[in-house]
Amino acid sequence: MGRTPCCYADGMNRGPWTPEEDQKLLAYIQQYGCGSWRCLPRKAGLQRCGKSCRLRWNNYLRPDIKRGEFSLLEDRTIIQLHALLGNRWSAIATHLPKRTENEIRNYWNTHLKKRLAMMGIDPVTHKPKGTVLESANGDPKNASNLSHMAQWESTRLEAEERLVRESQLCYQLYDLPPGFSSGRSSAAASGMLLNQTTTSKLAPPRCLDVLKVWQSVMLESMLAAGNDRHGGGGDSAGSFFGLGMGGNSCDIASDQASALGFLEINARDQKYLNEFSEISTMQLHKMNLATGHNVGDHHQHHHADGVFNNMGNHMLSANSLITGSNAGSGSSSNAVEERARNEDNYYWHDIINMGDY
DNA sequence: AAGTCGCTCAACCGCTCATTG
DNA sequence: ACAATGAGCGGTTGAGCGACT
Repeated sequence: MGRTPCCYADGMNRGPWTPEEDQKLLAYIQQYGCGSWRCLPRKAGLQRCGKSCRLRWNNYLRPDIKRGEFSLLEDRTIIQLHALLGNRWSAIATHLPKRTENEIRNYWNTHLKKRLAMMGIDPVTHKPKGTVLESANGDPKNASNLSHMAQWESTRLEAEERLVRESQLCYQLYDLPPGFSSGRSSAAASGMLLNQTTTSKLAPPRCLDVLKVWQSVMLESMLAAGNDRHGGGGDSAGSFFGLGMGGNSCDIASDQASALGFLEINARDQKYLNEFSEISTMQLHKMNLATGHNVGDHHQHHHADGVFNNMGNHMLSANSLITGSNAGSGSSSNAVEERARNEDNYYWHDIINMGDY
């Protein structure tokens, strides 16, 4: 009846791990893998429960963990995925393979959530607090399309998540020791049997198609807006983590963001801006090579003053569409909101017209 | 210098779901 | 089919640390 119990409850160490314990766990996993977490501590000579060992390995000792500051793109990915998936950290972590769920969750709770809140965005719903935006073009059909798209994407994401895990597991099977047994789902995610060699074999994570679309459209619109800006365009409507910069000048973005009081531009933000600027330049170059013309021209006609109108607004609209909620108040309290709505309309119009959904 | 406060993040807890016999 | 167990997930806690008073 059931599995053979292999637990031993008493005499367990708790609290922070000592370097000696880490060393024991590392040495054991490197040599034998981690087959059964339940039995591992005893075999490794650790006075810890299996759960504690798994957590320590997954969140700290795994060789493929990337530590340190989150990059601009990681920030964006987390926010976008959170808008789509909510608090499904494991799913989100699948797309940031070098980050742990714990790390992502902590980062969200301590940084991103606060920044969103500071900007007046509800970090749970990704909607602006006290304000509501219209859906794409105010067209129920578009809203329906996007709602369907979101549902589809959510389902697809789960399947994708499984595939990523399975593919990782395949790689790991090269080093699979005897007695291996998989857990509920994520043997790979747990870093089971990973060593430096196998880690290096892992395929890069696949990105969400929706995110790709989103990012490319955002980039395009921002670049276009940036051209406008340099041509003496209008003012900004807000900055999203300093990402909403459209021009080639990071200084402009910093100034605008600071002036708006949405965030403090510190060294880290500045680094983000620089990083994003480089990425934008590279992608613009790629687009120009592919299309044979300046992609920045595409949006000129309707992005006259959209320099700093932000990803956040797009995300908010996305969410309202995804949830099927159509704010539709129609009466904006100020010009900023009005402009945000207009840009959202163009943005979602672009996405809808990309087809394939 | 001592106390307080706020922040970060490693670790734990409780629940759910998958697996096993 | 069922119960027992393993493992993963997400929420929460609290130790450690720096900034501030």
